[in-house]
Amino acid sequence: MYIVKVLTEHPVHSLDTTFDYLSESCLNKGVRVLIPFHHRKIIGYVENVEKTSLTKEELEQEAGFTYHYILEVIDEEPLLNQELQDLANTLSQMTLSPRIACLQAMLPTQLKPSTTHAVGVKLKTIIEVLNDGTPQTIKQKECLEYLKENPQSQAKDIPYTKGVVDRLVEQGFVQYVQVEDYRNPFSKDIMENKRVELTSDQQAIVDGIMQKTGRVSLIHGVTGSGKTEIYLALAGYILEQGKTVMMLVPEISLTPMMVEVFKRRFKEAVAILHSRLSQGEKYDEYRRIKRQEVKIVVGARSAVFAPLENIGLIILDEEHDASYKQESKPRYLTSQIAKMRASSHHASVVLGSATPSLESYSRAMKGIYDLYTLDKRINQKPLPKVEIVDMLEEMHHRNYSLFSRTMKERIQMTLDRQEQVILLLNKRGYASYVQCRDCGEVIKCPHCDVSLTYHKDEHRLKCHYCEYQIPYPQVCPHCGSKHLKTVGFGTQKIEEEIERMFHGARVIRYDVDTTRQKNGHLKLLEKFKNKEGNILLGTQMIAKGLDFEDVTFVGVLNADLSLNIPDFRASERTFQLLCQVAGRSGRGQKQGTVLIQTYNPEHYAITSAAHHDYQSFYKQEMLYRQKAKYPPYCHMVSLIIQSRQEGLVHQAAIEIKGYLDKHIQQAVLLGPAKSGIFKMQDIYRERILIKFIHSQEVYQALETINEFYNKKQKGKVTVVCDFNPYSQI
DNA sequence: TATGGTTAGATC
DNA sequence: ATCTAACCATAA
Repeated sequence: MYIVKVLTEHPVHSLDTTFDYLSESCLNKGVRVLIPFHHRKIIGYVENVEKTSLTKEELEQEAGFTYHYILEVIDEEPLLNQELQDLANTLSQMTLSPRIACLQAMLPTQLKPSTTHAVGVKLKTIIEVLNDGTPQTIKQKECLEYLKENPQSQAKDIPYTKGVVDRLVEQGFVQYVQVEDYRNPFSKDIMENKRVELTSDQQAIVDGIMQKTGRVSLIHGVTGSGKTEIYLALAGYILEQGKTVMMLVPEISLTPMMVEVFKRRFKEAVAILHSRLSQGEKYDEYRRIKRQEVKIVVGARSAVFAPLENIGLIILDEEHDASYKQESKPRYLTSQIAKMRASSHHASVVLGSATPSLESYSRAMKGIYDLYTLDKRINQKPLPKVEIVDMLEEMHHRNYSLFSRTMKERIQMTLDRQEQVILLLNKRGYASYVQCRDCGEVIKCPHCDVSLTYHKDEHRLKCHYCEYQIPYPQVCPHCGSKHLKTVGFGTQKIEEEIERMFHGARVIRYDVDTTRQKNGHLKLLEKFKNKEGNILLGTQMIAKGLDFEDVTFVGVLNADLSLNIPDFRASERTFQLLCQVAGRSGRGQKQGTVLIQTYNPEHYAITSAAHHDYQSFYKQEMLYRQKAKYPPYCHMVSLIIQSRQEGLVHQAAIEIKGYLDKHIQQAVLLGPAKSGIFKMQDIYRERILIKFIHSQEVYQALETINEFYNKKQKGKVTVVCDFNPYSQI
């Protein structure tokens, strides 16, 4: 008899404990099981198995409760190896998240310990040769010879008709067999990559990194300086050593180039993992990794948990990108996990960025990371010239439009030269909403503290924070008036305005709405590449990794929007965004230019970006971080106190603040304050920020708070701890 | 007394 | 997370 210790599928703190079940036969720890749990059948995860000589009755006598038997064992092999099982536990402790939540975050949907799974192995029918011999006809003889030389062939792939094969089956020479197949997420034909010689600068970096294993290296290379070639070369060397490589990218759908480049160079040795794959594709790619059939994994955030063995190198491209932070439980930072995995594998880590995060760059300055710099574009192409337009000045000239006079001029000139334009528009503040002309009421989401956004193509109002949406209302829900108006510039409105304003403008709008369907983004980019449009209008999404050689002008319509967000990283984000988008201009033979419209033409985030001067930005931003006590001068954790009952939130927040004040000596406490959006999905939230240097007393206090609010006194108020917070919403 | 809605308590 | 029993209020 075996006692099986099982975590249930429910990712809540109050159930973050194992329950004991019985099994006659031994099973592996780390497998999923079906268990009876409180009048239901649910999925569980086996955390441990203990042998016992006692009977069920004796065990029950001792324990004082009734044991149940495991109903079904779902997996034969453990879902995760020892390294990843240990990592799940560490992650749970680090982030104060339930263990099962960590396991679920680490596994693809099909393998998650949860009832929503639907395991689907794709099958294919192949022809297997049974006996050799002489079939009746010549055609059949040839076919049998072919099948012997090409085992595992599918009927559809061979140069013989089904009739011929069927005759062979009848005579017992061959048979059809069903075997597992993999779905292939890479639909395009894989072309051979033209190998590019590394420049001496690139080669020096590759050599430097290869010489020292187990280090973290930061490559600071301006846009277009050839970081990708360095990654490819490094990966090649690591593979030669018989080790594997993990290549992480921010949001893979936004950086299709990186996937393509790796797939081309390393072919079937590459697996891809990202959110836009279908469940089946993800499952198959995951199994290819687990079965050690691939040597390289290219993927987004969660790919850092890929079950690669023998890792030699983990690369994080666009290291500064906020999408490396997971914003739901477990709230982890990918770079931190990458470093942990690297240390268990004695592997190296490479962080790459044109605009490194202040945290990483300051670590490089301190010598914790090795720093490598590439300050020239490849082939000595000059960086684009960047100009700034003061929009206040424009207003003094009575130009209240979204486009300054210079902007209009530059766009038209570029179009006239038959070249292409990218226009960046910060979505925030550009959403259009509906307001009543009579009572002034703005139509808001009943579940969140935000106005509903008007979507013209569907003629509906949608909430951007929950699923709520309604058809465009006939009357004001507040006063019943029929006089409703839409306010604000939506990207759609701007699109129309541009087409009216410029001769020969054909706009491709690239935003969340137009890129929603599968591969929608790729289709739009393909269209732009084929010159079906000459202006690409989009939000931050267009700033990343796009490479169009005929784009010679990039316009930033309002650089300030990201500057004015109440977030200590606002300047950093603005600087990064501007540098990135500027890097899209002049990537081909022709010189590129950039124009930034702003109300803060003197702000260092904007001027430094205009001069492509990271150092200057870094110095000034570090002064601010030091003065205001923000990372990298301290660590931060944000406590989110939340409840469905509005009245309870503040009371609990005050209580928690009191506890923290008493138990934490060496930290700065801010708040509690209402979250940027107080109500979201019917949940009211307040925040307390803790800035600290030494984590121990802070962690202990948070552990206690977690224990009390999330485990014991359950339901009413819960507290989420967000270490290294990236979002203030 | 029956019925409906909310909540505390347990889950092996 | 979700089931059940227990509780309270309301209707018949």
